[in-house]
Amino acid sequence: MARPYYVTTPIYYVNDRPHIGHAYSTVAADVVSRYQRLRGNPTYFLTGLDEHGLKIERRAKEERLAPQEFVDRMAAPFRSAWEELDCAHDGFIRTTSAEHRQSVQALWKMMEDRGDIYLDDYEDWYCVGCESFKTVKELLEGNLCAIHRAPVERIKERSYFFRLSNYTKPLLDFYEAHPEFVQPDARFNEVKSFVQEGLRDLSISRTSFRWGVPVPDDEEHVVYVWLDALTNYISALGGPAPEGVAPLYDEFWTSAHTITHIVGKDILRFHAVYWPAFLLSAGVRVPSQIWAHGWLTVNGEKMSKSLGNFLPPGPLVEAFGADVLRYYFMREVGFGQDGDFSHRNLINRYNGELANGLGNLMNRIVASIVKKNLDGRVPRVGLDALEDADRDLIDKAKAASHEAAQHLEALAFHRALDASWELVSAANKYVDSTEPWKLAKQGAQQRLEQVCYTVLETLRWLSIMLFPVMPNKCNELRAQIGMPPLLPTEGVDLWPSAWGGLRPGIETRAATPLFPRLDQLQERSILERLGVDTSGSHAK
RNA sequence: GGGCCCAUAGCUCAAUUGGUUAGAGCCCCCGGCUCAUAACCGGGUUGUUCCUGGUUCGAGUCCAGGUGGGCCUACCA
Repeated sequence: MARPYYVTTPIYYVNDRPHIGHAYSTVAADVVSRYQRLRGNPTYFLTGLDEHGLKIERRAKEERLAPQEFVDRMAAPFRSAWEELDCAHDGFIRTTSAEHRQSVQALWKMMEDRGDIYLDDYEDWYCVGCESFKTVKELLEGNLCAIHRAPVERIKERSYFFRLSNYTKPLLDFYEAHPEFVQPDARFNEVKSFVQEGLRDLSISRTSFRWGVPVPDDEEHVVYVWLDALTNYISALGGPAPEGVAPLYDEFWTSAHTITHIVGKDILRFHAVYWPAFLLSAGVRVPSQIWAHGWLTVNGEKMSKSLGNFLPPGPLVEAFGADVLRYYFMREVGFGQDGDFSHRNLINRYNGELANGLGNLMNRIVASIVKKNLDGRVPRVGLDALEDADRDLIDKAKAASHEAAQHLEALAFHRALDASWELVSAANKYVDSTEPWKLAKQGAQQRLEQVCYTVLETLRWLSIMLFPVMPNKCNELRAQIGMPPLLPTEGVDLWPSAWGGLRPGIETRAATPLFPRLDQLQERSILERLGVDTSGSHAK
């Protein structure tokens, strides 16, 4: 049964250059999409760029470029960053594209037809510190902002409004009916309590700048950037459109089994409140889940302009390779929680888990035992000759595969990797306890073959289980055990479940270690090349 | 001011939703092995589960208060 899966990243504001925060979101979405493809589900992975707004207009002027020229230049580094990180998106939406602009206007009209848009003068209290309007309820006595404890001002402007106030109840009902709409749960609580306060109509047009999508039939106004930006998720698919007009939209929006928006915690409200409200108004299907992940700090410090520590992913990919960086992102921090990106931890995990754990497991069997004693071929074995130790490892493989799949479904990447590494560890223990090198010396050929097959097949399982996170390394691993690269195919579930998929007789191809261990000299030179201070307290 | 979440080993985190003696990885120490990338395997040390009180046969888990930390609290990121 086809279960179309749609996963998106936020569209990144092209005012910035790509940094590891962007990379983190994008890698997560890529892992989700690769997992879904492995399961045989039709999958669409969207990322893209938000290219409108006042800041862009200003930046372009500073650079003496037309806004379009400016965003075209800024878009290039994002495209190449995702290519370097092997984030294989199906779509790359840019909000300045003609298709997107049409979609925004189409959605606007649908909301307008519903009677949810009106033009009005708006006047309310405004906190300069917050740069936002405040309701009377939010103010402290004496008209003070609750956050800044400073007086608020009365401000008036003319704009189009969306009747968000009409959606307080529908949204709360929707949340009630979809208890996993927002993840993690704690974030969902924040969203609910925000809505429970009662929603106010939302200003959805601006006259203060021009660089945006014109409001239909009123060129004075441009569409509020968030309404513009959020529409990307359907405009990229050709929507909104009646059935039969836009095939991608029909498959991955209207009738998708799952629609997951991966977002940073800072933009949760727009996705969990405004976006579903807009869609409810327009009569369009609402996504399945909004997943708000946490922030990365860098070596314990917050990323900020003043510290100038926005790490671009490029040099890290160059130093460690895309797969290693992807692995680190997914392994180090629980998805949904804040975490730290630390060069030291990255190297520790590389050496401890990738090199010593997985890499060495493959190497000791493929490049050594099988090569020397079995002429490099996958042995022929019978399932009736299984011993307890073999059955035990097979059971562990099945348990790990099952667990990893469950965690990947739930976007609990760190737990999925945890489960996989329990299998790596079990396999290393198995090799130690069965002592294949002794079996070879004793001439216990049949037992030796059984043991080698069990480990090789375990490696085959791991090459699939880890594929969403490390596609290249997994294919390298597969090449070494004589398997072709994984080719996910719609309708075919490749996730390992049946033991014995590795064909006897095929030739393994021992090659260089998958993850060569870094010695202290190499570590230091990598860190120096990346400009990381190795003398300080972080480099213990 | 209002609300949400968190606090468990030196570090990062678990603990099947109230059930035996609170676990795992990393780090450190000791031992074994020697097929392998100075890799691997085994063993060991470390706890006032933030504090005070309460409910209960039984509390890391539930309740109250406190302390400390993070987050949300209406647009242009």
